[in-house]
Amino acid sequence: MVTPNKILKSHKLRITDCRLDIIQEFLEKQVALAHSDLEDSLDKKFDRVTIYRTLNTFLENDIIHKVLDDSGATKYALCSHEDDHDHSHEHVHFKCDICGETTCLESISLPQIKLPKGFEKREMNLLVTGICDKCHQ
Amino acid sequence: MVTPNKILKSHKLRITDCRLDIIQEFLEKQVALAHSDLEDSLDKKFDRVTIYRTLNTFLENDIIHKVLDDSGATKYALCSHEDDHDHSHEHVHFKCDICGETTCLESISLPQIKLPKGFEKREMNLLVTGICDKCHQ
DNA sequence: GTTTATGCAAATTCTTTGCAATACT
DNA sequence: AGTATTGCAAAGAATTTGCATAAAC
Repeated sequence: MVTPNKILKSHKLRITDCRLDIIQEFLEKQVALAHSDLEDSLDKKFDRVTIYRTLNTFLENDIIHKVLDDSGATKYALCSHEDDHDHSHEHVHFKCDICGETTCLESISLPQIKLPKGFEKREMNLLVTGICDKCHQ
Repeated sequence: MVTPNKILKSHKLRITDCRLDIIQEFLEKQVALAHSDLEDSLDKKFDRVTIYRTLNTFLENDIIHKVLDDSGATKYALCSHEDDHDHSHEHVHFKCDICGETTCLESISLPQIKLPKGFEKREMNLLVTGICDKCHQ
């Protein structure tokens, strides 16, 4: 089972309250989180700056990844920890126009796309916007 | 033929130098532009704030749209003006890891994607990152 | 002549940096 | 004990707002 503690250990990062809490948030809420979301939910427990630094540390260690957002806000989500070997990240996310939540659509896989000549693909990110199941009427 | 003037008129917007120049930039450069790109290329001809306001006006009027970017920078590109009636926007963009340019891949169309139950699609945005033809050795 | 856009100053928000104090291993 | 992380202050971007002037219709 995935725990905040295990994630930090497997990346050889020090175990601190802030790091544990932030990973916990990502594990609980199954949506992409922005810095401000974490600030709100952790309610002043940690400094704004510490949250920024923690997010950057997690980015560098591939614990989280940036999630595209059409509004310009920067959001993050946990990387799936099963496929550490397979480094071709493919992300399909759904952002609800009503509640604003962004969720990973794990079940959907991206079809292969043939790029024009001379283009070499590294990563694919698909963002679908619309209305999510919870907001649907 | 598409001209800055016609675009503004068709949206019932006042014709001003700043608006004309910015649309011209989008028409000439065939890549997504950030606020800072416009600031640089228009070289202090207009105030920073005016550029922000112009971009927001264009967004509201569907003259431009935001282009997703993995780095967090906000970039914009012209909406295609042929399909005003068809409002199902589909954007496929390619961002080069080396030169940083984001180009629209008009030639590629996205396959239909089947969403989980209860989800309703409005728009799809695909961002492919990698190496573009110009930077490819 | 009326309405809208622009430029400037200033306010907000977002993010990063420096450094001493603290916590982790 | 030694090294990395945190909090605070402050600096630096990015973006927005208010208001008087200027331009568009």
